[in-house]
Amino acid sequence: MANAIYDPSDFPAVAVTVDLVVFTIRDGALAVLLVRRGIEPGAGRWALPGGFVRPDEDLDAAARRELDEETGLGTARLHLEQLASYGAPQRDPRMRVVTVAYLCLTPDPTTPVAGGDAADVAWTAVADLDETDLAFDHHRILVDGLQRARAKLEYTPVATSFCPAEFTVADLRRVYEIVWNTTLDARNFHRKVTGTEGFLLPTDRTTVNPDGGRPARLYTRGHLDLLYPPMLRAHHAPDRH
Amino acid sequence: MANAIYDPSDFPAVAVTVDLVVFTIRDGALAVLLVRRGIEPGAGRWALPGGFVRPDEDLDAAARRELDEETGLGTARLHLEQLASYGAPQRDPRMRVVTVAYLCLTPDPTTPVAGGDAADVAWTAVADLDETDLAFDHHRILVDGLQRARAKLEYTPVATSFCPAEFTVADLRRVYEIVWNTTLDARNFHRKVTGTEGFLLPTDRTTVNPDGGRPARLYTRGHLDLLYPPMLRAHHAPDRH
DNA sequence: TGAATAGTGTCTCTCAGACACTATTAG
DNA sequence: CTAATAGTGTCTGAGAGACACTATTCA
Repeated sequence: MANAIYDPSDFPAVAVTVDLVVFTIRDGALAVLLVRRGIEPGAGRWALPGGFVRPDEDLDAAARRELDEETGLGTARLHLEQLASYGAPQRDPRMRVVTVAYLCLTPDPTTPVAGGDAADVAWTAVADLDETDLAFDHHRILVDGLQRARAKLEYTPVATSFCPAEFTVADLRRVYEIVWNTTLDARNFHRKVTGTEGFLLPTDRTTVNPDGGRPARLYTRGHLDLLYPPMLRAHHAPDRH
Repeated sequence: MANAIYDPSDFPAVAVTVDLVVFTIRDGALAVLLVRRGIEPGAGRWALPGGFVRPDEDLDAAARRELDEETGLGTARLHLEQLASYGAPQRDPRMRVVTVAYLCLTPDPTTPVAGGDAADVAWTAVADLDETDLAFDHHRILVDGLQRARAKLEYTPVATSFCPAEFTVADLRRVYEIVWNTTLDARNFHRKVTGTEGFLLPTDRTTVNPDGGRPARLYTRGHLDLLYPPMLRAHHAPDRH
């Protein structure tokens, strides 16, 4: 932009929106928050929640406002970060729209999705979606968000963002297993996460298991924002035998 | 954006630009490509290269075009990826400008920077810049780009993007040392990078060292796009004694 | 020859993964 | 008691870091 002249006639009308990839874990599966479109194009189709950035609003603030409007979730416990921007000229057929996508991870909300001007809002299992189910390029954004979430579980403690304020090591392990779509050795996982200083803070409380089993200690998330050494998933091709 | 009405009067005039954080290694230091602004605000100050996204141009294409215009570098050998977007309401005093920042890594160009409409263009050592040297929020963008570049050296082979087509293991090690601002054990580094299948492809040629020393084998970059296991830098606080 | 740089061998320590084993609950 | 889940101990193999040593060049 260094030498540009700022005359509105120099550039076309561009709309800037934020779109949100909001993940949670419901019924043992990774789910994403979707809204049903009420207007053309793509009326009746599902899409990511989002909306215009307002004149005096920063991008992060717009994302947070849209999230509040569409979910009614308190902003406290959830993780929100910028994902990427998408601006292909024809991604919206009506006009040029550049969207800044955000990734949000939240615990399973006990209250069903509330408020907002979106008529129909639902959590949908990511595994049940295919490329043609979402409007615009939202499937691409979703896939990028999924990849980012999977990667961040490795080297940050964001997996705790899927858990309630107090949770067990098994709860956390199930988050990893669901998001990575894999199984982990419960014993090694326990040793690893409890051994990483600052990842989890033990409380003096425990859960009760309904049909037997030793009670599990409850933890809250610690202060770390980077896991070192990281949690590992297999990146190499699995061995054939 | 699901339920929004697309009437231009619904949103303010917004300009979308791309800005580029272009890094190279010059004279043993990490350097960034800067242009000197010719117009207000910030006339005479340095800024990141960039410009408007054109009406029928995707964001990536705009970044690549700006890069070509300002540097004249062939697009072949260089790494270009989206970094993040910045849209604070007052980041440009004249109007609302949302910019999509890109990160680019390139070998040291032997030809000085060419072309473009920027009058004054220069490679500047990153270490010589401080927070007040750049216009707008460009210092923040630069810092984000630096952090991204440092992180990507860990788990991808992008360090080779700083090297010419053929390079030695020592060349590659110097890239790591400069970008991470650290020193690495040359022998362990050699064992590590040559032992990672697909990172480097050996040629049958060698360099000649001007004042003695065994010739070094030349390599080209391999096909890998993810390093596993990653290159490690110390993330923990160094031990006191 | 010596200085300089490239590259290998080897030891130790940490840690991931496999998995036997102990601990604590409900019924 | 048994079933179930939580949590520990221990071995093995891979790999990072330290660093002695060999290899190959120029002056």
